Amino acid sequence: MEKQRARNADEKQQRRQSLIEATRELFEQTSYEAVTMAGVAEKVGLAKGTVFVYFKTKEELFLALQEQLLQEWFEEVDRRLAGLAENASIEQVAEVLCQSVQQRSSLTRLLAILHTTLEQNIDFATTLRFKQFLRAHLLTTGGLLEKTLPFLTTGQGAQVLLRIDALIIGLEHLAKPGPMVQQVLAQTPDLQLFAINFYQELFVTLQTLLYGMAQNAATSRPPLHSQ
Amino acid sequence: MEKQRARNADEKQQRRQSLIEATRELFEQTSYEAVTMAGVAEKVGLAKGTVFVYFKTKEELFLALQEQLLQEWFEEVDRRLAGLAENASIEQVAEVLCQSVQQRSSLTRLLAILHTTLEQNIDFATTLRFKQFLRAHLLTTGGLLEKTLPFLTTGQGAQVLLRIDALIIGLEHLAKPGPMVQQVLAQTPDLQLFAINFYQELFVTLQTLLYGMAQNAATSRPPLHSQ
Amino acid sequence: MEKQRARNADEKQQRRQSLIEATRELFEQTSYEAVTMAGVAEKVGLAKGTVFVYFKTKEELFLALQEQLLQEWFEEVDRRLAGLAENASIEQVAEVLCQSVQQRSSLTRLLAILHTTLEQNIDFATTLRFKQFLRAHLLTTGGLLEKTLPFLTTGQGAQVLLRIDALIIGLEHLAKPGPMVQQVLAQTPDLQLFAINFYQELFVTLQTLLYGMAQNAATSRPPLHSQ
Amino acid sequence: MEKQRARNADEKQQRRQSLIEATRELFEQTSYEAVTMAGVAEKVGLAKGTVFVYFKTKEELFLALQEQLLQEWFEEVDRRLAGLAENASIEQVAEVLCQSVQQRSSLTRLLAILHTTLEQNIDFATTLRFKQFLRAHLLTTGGLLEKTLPFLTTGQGAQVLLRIDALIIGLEHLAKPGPMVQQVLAQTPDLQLFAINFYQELFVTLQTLLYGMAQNAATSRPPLHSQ
DNA sequence: AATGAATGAGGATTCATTCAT
DNA sequence: TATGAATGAATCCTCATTCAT
Repeated sequence: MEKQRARNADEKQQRRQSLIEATRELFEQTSYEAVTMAGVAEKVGLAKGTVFVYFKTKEELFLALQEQLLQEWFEEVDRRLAGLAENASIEQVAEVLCQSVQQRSSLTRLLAILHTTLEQNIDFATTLRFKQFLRAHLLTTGGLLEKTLPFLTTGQGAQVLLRIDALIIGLEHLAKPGPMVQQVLAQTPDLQLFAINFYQELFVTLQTLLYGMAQNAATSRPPLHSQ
Repeated sequence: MEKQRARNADEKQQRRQSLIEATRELFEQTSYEAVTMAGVAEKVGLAKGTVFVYFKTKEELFLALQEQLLQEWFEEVDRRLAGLAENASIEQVAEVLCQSVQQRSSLTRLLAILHTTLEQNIDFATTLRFKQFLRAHLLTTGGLLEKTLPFLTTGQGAQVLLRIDALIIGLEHLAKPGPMVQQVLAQTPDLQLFAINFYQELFVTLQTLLYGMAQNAATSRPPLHSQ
Repeated sequence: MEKQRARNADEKQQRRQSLIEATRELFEQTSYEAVTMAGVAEKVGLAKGTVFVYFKTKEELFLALQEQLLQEWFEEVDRRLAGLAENASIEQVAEVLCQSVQQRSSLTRLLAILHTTLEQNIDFATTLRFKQFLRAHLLTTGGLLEKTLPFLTTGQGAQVLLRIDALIIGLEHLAKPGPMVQQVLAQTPDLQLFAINFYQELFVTLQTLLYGMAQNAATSRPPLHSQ
Repeated sequence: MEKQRARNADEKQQRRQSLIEATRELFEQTSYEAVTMAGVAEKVGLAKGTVFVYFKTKEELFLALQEQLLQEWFEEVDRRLAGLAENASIEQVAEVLCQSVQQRSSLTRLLAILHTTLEQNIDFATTLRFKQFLRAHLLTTGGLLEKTLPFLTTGQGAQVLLRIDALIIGLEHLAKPGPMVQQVLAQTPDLQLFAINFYQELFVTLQTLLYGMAQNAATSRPPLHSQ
């Protein structure tokens, strides 16, 4: 593919990008485990070792992919939230959030292993950078949410996003079972209970959650807390 | 330890149980990956191969442990729900559900990998049995929930439990980061946002979710659905 | 080669032995680095993993080989020392020690890397066993030396053997240079100084050392010590 | 640090020197394996590739360090030998030789791997130069030895030095075992036999060796030889 | 039922070295 | 002379699982 040297920073960035791209494609077709560093290298037409020049570990490579997918997602959400009226309905907001997630199966699949796997073999600096990237977007997009849904107080926007994250992770696990479970469910009408539609369940749960938050705010009850 | 042959069904069951027990203890101290079949065998005083007489795969062994942990959890929840007044508050119910989960770190840790890992290398029959076990409890305990929280319609009890499952999985991931992330969070006040208290967040989110469901019911709006 | 299972302890021992044997042959033809676990497995006709059933690490395998070579050497030395008159000459003893070493190039090559490499990736128990094996022979053979050379006091026999060990290691390094050094020496008469004959130098140095010890004893000077 | 180009021979020499210096410091704190070319480059403030402008291989770099350490050692020995009376005692000479070695742990550690490792990946010219450097010093310092210890015949001075080299290598291996062996020795009184004091053993052995040579000379026996 | 020897797949990673600029 | 991107070789070891006895 591209054999020449990446001389300047731009070209280096480009090569980084092509590695992430290759990883994305490989991951889309298979799974985290099935993607090997050698495979990525081959796909880009570089030597195995070269991948490690750009990403110190496999986890770091995937974290970069994750960051990119998140970036794209945040951008879409931001754009669409900005497009909503100042006083949009909960339903509209939930729809924006869920629809934007729906087509990003790579994103949700990675989110589901982010904390278990990706954040494992990574150095301090990279971890820090990633978390700050996340924080920035959480605050920005959270701010937009707070503007769109006035019942949200400052800080609750980010909180909602974190809860969505948790929901995505949980539902990803529940709604996308392995082949054997799928087979069992397909053959056992009794178990339809477990045939969960990821998107729909996310949408309903999120909506309900927001209703709950709205009500809490309306009844001017002090914010809920445990114990 | 126990070297003799397990002749009758009883003794076999007993041996199965001691294997699960050993697995539980090992898992409590370490992690899924760190628990090896050889380790379990040694702890029970059996030969490596013998473990496979009782559990065809490592996943099957852990699924059995999972089932047991769930059984215990359902029992506690059932007992405590039954102890609540007919018209208990959302807060009380949320407290029952969360408190019962709080001390069962093995349970939540396993739930977090159940769908990714445990349900992977398992045959049809075992999967079926497990899912039906789950379904039975979901219906039973879900029924109790519906009785306790009258605004829940038939079937919503089980639905709530599934959502709790999703929340547990998601929060388990978010709230229990690996060592490097912990270190980063500890040293970066900016990132306190990510220092999530598993129990508290579960409690608040669940409570809010139930409020939302209660409100939906109250406004007699037809059940929410997407699109 | 041998495919059947090693059932009893005897057969296991035999298999261990055949692995050591294969290692020895491979090592004789090449070098420590060039011998791979996979190569050993293949030579014996076993699967790669099987080697690790018998030896936890590559180092442990080579240590076992080392032990065997030492055992053979000690046996020869013991036999030959026992064959000498009670009052053998220093020259005779030195000859026994050197000649027995001369044809054992695998032994000396391994000795030269024993402490650097072999004793590196090995557990406590194995290390302990090896050192005690060594100690036992050092005392036995050292005792024979003391009997043969009456000027040696108790304990000096083992000491002499340790010094021989040091000499072997040092001379192995000096006398068997790599190919480039060999080439340089071959083409540069000036440097004949460095063309050391391992055996001869060992013999002379050992002999001189023993003379020195004999003299020390004769002049009834108290044993030498530093500072 | 030093970024500018080294134009003239002087500056080149200076840069070479700073690379050797950096290597020395790194090696003192760690080990040969742990010292990486990249690390050396970084320490000096140059790019990785630049190191290879000055030293074609890692071995060449360490050989240069070795040469320097030897140079310093020879200088000290020469100075101190020159300071001894014409008819110094064996003990005095042995003390000079051993004391001068004692504080040069980098030197002895490198000597112990010189022939195994350093002389491996080096071209003809460099090897030749190094060997001739060595020869010159061997003859010079050897000559001083012969003057100081009159029983040494011409050529025996250098021979003694080579034997010291062998002893250093051998004792370095014996006296400085890896961590596991250290642990085993620490916990097993039986094995004190193996707890060798490098300096003391070197001193005693060398002294004994010299006594032996003196005796040989005194009895006017023709020089020892094998067969 | 119990044993435990045998299997074998599977992949990240390091670093000295090269070479185009 | 300096750079630093690119290279690629090279291998140990774990552990779930099988199967002959």
